[in-house]
Amino acid sequence: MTQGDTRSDKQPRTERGRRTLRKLLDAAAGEFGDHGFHDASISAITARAGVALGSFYTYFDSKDAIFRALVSDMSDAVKQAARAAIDPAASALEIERQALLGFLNFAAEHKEVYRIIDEAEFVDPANYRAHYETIGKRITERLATGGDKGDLRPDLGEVEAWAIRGMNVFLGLRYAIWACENDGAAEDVASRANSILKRGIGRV
Amino acid sequence: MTQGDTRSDKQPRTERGRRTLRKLLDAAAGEFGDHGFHDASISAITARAGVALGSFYTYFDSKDAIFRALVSDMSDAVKQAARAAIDPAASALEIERQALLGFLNFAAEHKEVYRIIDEAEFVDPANYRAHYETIGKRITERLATGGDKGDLRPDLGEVEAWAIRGMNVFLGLRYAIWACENDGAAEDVASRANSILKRGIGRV
DNA sequence: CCGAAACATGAACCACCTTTCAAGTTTGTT
DNA sequence: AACAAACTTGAAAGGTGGTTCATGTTTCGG
Repeated sequence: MTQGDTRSDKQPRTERGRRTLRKLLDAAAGEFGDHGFHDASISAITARAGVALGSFYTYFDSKDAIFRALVSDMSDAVKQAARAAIDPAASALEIERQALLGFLNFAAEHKEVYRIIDEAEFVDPANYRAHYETIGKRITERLATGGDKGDLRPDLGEVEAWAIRGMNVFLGLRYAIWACENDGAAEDVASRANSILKRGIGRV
Repeated sequence: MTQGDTRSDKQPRTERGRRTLRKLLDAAAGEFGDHGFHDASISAITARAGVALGSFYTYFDSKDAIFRALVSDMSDAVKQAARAAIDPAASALEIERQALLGFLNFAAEHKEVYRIIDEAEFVDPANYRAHYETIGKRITERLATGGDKGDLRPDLGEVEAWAIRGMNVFLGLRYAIWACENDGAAEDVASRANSILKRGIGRV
């Protein structure tokens, strides 16, 4: 919860308030996911939430503010899902495979999350960067750990971490968001990507 | 020029008209690049172009229309730059290195192009998809050719092509667009990425 | 040089959507 | 029960900025 500490005066103080806040957040996720930031309207959000237009401003200062709150929430959700998909005892390469597979499944289940975080590049660049830098850092750590364990090359760094992140995000876009019938299953995609990491694409 | 055939009635018929159209396109690239689609205004575009507000509608039907025209133009420019950076006689792996290096350099020189194409995911999804599907297809072809030549594994397909594209795009974002001083040079980034393709990240 | 088509102009229009506000209702505490 | 604070409401204010249009100017073929 990135905004956690500098809480505005908009924090609900009542059970009812917390319920309304949640309804607004959920409705906003739907609207932003369906229409994008620009074409989503606050009145559509409140309508979907079953709340009066004016109530929106009891909880958020602006349209930007609720978008930012959503990005923070979802960024956390993505990280948590990734963590949950990983078995820390596995080999470094296997961990990367699990991370990608977890991401593909999460993206397929929550397409709106993917879209909102992606659009944050334009609506809320600071949060977007923060999100990907956190994730980049985590992958960098995994690579270093793998190097120490002897699973991976010892010379891996930030560039390799970003390359892996890019692979994962684009595979997510193509095979989870744009998915079509004759695409392979997520397992297949994850294995193929993993085999690039394992042995490259050079002739065997 | 994707819109080439179904030309609207907005095509300039005069030298003066072609000049104005170009001024608008260039100004729009700057404004959309600086402020993003939503915060760029048509009046800012015409001001930057040194043209009256009303003239805009002599050449474009709407704000969306000029954005779409830009995406088409830039998509072509990216592909052309990629082609120019490649030596077709080189080995398959070397071709991939050159493609990435060319892309990194192009992105650094034309940050606005990167941003506009990225934002097309939300403003003009069809064109965005078309852009990446074309590029994905081209990489898939290169991989197949490399397989035939014996440079690459014979079992490479669309998944691997997308993974490579994702690597390249994210490395472009991080090291060309967000670049900071203590980042390695583009050559270094391209070589490190290429070594993932060459031998994976597994222990040597 | 003439006339028609192309092009330029910018004030005004207008639709939309964010944000405010004054008034009413619910909640929770003493 | 009573009171204050929290919350709700929806109409209307207020801006913004995309789009139109009537008028004036330039271009270019004949």
